[in-house]
Amino acid sequence: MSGQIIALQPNLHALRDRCANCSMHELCLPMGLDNDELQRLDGIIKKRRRVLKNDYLYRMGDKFQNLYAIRVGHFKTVYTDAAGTEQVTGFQMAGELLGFDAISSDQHQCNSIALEDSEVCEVPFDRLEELFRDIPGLQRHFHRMMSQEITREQSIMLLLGNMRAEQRLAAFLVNLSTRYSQRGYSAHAFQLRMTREEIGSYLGLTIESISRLLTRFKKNGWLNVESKEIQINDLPKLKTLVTASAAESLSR
Amino acid sequence: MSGQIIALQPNLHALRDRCANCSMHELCLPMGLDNDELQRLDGIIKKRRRVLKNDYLYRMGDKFQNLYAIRVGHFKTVYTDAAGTEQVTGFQMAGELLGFDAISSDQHQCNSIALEDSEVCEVPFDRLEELFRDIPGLQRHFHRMMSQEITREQSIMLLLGNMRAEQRLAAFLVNLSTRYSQRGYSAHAFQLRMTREEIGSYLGLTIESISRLLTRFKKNGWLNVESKEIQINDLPKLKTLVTASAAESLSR
DNA sequence: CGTTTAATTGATCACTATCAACCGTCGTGG
DNA sequence: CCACGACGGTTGATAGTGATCAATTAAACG
Repeated sequence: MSGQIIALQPNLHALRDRCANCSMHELCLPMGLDNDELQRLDGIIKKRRRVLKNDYLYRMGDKFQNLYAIRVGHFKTVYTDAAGTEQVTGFQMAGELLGFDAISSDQHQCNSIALEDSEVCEVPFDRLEELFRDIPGLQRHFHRMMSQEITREQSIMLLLGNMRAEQRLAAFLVNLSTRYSQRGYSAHAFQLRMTREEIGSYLGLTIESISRLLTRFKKNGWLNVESKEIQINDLPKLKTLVTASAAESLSR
Repeated sequence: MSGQIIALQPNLHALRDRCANCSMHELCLPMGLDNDELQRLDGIIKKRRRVLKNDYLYRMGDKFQNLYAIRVGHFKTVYTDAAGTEQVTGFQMAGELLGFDAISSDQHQCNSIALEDSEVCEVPFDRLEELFRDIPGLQRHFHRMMSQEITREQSIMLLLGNMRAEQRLAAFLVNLSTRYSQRGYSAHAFQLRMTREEIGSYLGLTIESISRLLTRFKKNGWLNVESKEIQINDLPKLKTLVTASAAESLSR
């Protein structure tokens, strides 16, 4: 009997691997699609890929073929310029889409590395663009996701260009808290998946500064931190910090 | 006779205003389209809009309806966060597309302001998305442009996160030089359309720093600057500067 | 366990912000 | 026509933030 069922789905991945059953589908690419559309999207996502901690999802220069939707786990993207300067440009978690930067040149422009054992869905971009013709809602949602990536980066530009170290770290923690909360996890207690060094690179600060700031935040009672475990005690205070610099510069 | 020709194009703007005759069309949205496709794109671009110096092309919070392709002139985008911190997030010139940030939320996320008397083509986004179904090449090129905006911002993140003041300004000037050169203008002599303050805001530096750096560059013989007129004497030197920081951090 | 990698803490230094004074240009109105 | 103010830009003196250098501790891993 189970043999029959398998015969009816010759090419498909197991049921549990389908978008409709994925706990992330309300945040991810298939958001808002109806059942029929969901199946068509599922039809082009042939492969689920496991990526072990510290392994590359893709490397700079790799030919661009797929976007990747994170099912489980965390990634960082590391951008390297012509001369070798490295910077972490983002941390991604389940439900987020990776690889937008590669579309323009048909080559990946950065490295994507798993921060823990993870799993992604490979979305062939050519086939996705074809699907857009038949599913306008999918096209629109894709454009929204790409646009969101642009505004995300703009707010990091603001952070890097205008904020002091303390505000940058506060903004970073508030951002993590928000994203975990959107995923149904606690906004107040979570685990950092990245090292202090990676946080520093992302925020344009040194590892020493990150370390000092965390201990200062702890002394102030705003949070508890024990190696990678974070417990935020005063989220409103952190949020205030982020907007404080602006208030100052306005009052002058 | 000319009357007949006009009668055959009831709804259309003057011939000189069409994509096919626009000197920017090899950089802009219509890149790579054939004649028929070009006309269809033209068909949805109903309006050319003049924007005078210091006027807003759009404001934060404005409802999103159009993307804007710059025909003539220069713009800046200014991003303001919840608390009022302002930062210039980009300078745009002829042939470039504006408004990507608004797609995700149906509202513009930043202000776009003309740096001089300018002219743009209004591209209704709904109609553009419809066109994508019939013109895959247009869809692909649009995705490339959006992706390019993402990588552009990533390189600014690198600049703001990793580079010293001197390198930031050098990178900025080299970037302008490249873009003017792509548009058929001199790579060595051009006019700054923005103030020192706007440059500073963009690069995460103060106006005083920009001023000091420009005089230092001048003293070193790398360039001449007379108010807004820039003449670059040693472009290779400026390019070297940009990559210098990387070399240092690698050699340690 | 021994070795490597990550994180903490302290002392010092340098870059760039900040504060302040001044100059030049432009536009406006007395 | 000149006076005035507004604005953009330059230059100098000083100070503060966060980088750098260095030493030590803690955690991770084979």
